[in-house]
Amino acid sequence: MASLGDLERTVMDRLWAADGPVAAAGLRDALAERGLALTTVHTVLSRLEAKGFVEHDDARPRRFRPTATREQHAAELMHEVLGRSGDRQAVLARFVGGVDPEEARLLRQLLEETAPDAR
Amino acid sequence: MASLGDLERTVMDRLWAADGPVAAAGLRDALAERGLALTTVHTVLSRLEAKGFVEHDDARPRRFRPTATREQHAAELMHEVLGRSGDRQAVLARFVGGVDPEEARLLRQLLEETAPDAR
DNA sequence: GAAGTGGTTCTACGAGGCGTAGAAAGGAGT
DNA sequence: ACTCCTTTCTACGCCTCGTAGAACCACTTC
Repeated sequence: MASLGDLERTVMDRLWAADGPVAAAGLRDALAERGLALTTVHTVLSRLEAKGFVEHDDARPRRFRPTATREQHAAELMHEVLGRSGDRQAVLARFVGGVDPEEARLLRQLLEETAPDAR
Repeated sequence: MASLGDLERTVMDRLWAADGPVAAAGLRDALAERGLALTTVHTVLSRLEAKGFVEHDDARPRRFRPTATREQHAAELMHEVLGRSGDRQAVLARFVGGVDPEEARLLRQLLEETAPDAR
């Protein structure tokens, strides 16, 4: 999966935080701290689109939305890292060794739900 | 964590694959397909060192080794992705939804060992 | 339908990362 | 001291990314 620059990631964060498609001007306003020109936002959006992270409708002020949820994206990234690294089992072992107890409990629960009989 | 370029990653792979410290010349030979100059290998190694991925001893042909195992590295990356993304629980849910049954079983087992009483 | 007002696309530039390696400097054996 | 390999310094070209002006396009209003 293509990687994201700082601004690109920030824009994705805003898009993920929004509860519907957002126009470029909306994003510029949501990022007012950075004082970006509208064209800058557009450039970033085109690049994100080229990378497959967003898509737009053809309404007149174009509205943009992510092609995947933030969770899908993160989970895919995690799978990518896992897949790229030789010994998957060893990596998983390290990984669960590092989750806090709360999340360990959650994981166990999720695994129950996903494949209750695999034991 | 800093990210790696193509060649940088390839070098790390060789270092991880080796069972001990390796000298620059050894790496150049291990990467003979690419026909790299020795100095190129050195440049890459310095950058990897600057990023904290490798370290060298002070033997006369310097020998380089990774500062973490491949598994540690991958697991850290996974935690990084997880930590960077809002709703950790939702991400974990997506993540376990995507592991194959074999690995789900393994995960369950690992969680047993790690915190057998947390239920 | 000509003009104005925004939205969209095109083009570009500067900084920084990375692959690449020559040139220069260092050390170890003869 | 000379030679040979290693290590460090410096550099260059390409690509990505933040940034935005300039040019082009569409809808509204007179």
